[in-house]
Amino acid sequence: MSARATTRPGGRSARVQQSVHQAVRDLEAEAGRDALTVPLIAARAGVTPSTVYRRWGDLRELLSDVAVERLRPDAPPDDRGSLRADLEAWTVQFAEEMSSTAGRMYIRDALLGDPEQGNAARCSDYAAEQLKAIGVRAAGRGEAVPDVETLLDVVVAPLMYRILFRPSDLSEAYAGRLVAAALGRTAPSPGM
Amino acid sequence: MSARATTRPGGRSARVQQSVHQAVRDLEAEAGRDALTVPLIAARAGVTPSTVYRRWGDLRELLSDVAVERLRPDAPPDDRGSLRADLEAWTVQFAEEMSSTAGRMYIRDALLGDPEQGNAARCSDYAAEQLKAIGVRAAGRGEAVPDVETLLDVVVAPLMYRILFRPSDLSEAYAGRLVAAALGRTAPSPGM
DNA sequence: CAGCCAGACGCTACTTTTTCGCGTTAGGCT
DNA sequence: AGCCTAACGCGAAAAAGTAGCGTCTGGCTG
Repeated sequence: MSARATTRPGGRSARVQQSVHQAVRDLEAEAGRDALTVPLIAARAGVTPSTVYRRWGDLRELLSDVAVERLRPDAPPDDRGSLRADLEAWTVQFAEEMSSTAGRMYIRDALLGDPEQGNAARCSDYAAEQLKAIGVRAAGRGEAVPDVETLLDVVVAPLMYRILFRPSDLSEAYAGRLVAAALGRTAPSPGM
Repeated sequence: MSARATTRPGGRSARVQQSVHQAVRDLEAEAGRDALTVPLIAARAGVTPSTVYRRWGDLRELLSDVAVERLRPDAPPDDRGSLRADLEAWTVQFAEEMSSTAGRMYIRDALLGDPEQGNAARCSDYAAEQLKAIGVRAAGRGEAVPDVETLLDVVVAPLMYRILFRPSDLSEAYAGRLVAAALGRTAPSPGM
């Protein structure tokens, strides 16, 4: 039941949501993730704690909402001229972002405070959208395009699994191997 | 820094840990996961809340420890006579257990309350051990054995990814497809 | 355009949880 | 057997979270 843009931008609800989200980001940067509490955030946002509790239920759900926003890709994937190059670039970047300390925190927060798993699903949708965009572009070039579901299984899932369950096991080479496995071993991309 | 068997069995610490863990399991069964609080658990376990806070830090870490225990496999994987059959049986069972409501809760708890990710790594180790056992058995039969790391990537990771990020997307057929992909498309197991 | 109405917020009092300091006890070790 | 450290119990204080009630915003109807 995480709260989201339920009213028009400009309304009071929207203002409250925005200032609370901003307060979370500010305090996280200033005091660190572990120092966050609902009363602290509420004070910074200029609202009363009860408002936060009513809207988000608890700190975890609020952090989950904020984390999902931060995980949203801000641009379509780079165009490197070929499916393989696009996929390799995207995968390496994705792996780097997600396996960073901050990235791992966001993923955990997003998964964590989210009984209905709506936020988790959104994270997956973000990745799927990016992969889809890469696929559409490749199809425009006349390339054979792997299924998005397959890419999620073969590229995204192993990365996430290692990030979540085996924090030490990650490297750029590994990301490259996943892409190679997804596309078949035929000729590794030039430039890599 | 999750607390674990730091002292010998029989010592006071061990008794406290055991009674607290048992209290968690009991209360979870009686009152449900959401009703759990530290004071409640402490009372049930016959210790003071401060003991729990000192030892586990907070409720999430305690639940994480308990969850990992429950995720530990209690028996080696079934022997069905061939690598493919063993792998299929194990995968289907694993998927069922992990995607159940209870299983998902345990996974989330285990991942969640664990800053250093030690418990998460242990979950992965459990799966790796089971796969390893299947592999050793297959090698004894003279079969070619896929790498455990590969199996984690191709079978376990996609299952976990879907369980965590896409709660609706799971079926037994999907589990079977993952195994087929891991072993190559050569002849699906009879009996399936 | 005025006025109504539902939803959201602020405030306050109250309950529960969490922290902290200090004295005590268990159990490992020489 | 006796010491020494780590862990526990207890109680007070601080912090977080809950609940009720009045107020206000802003969308909607007439």
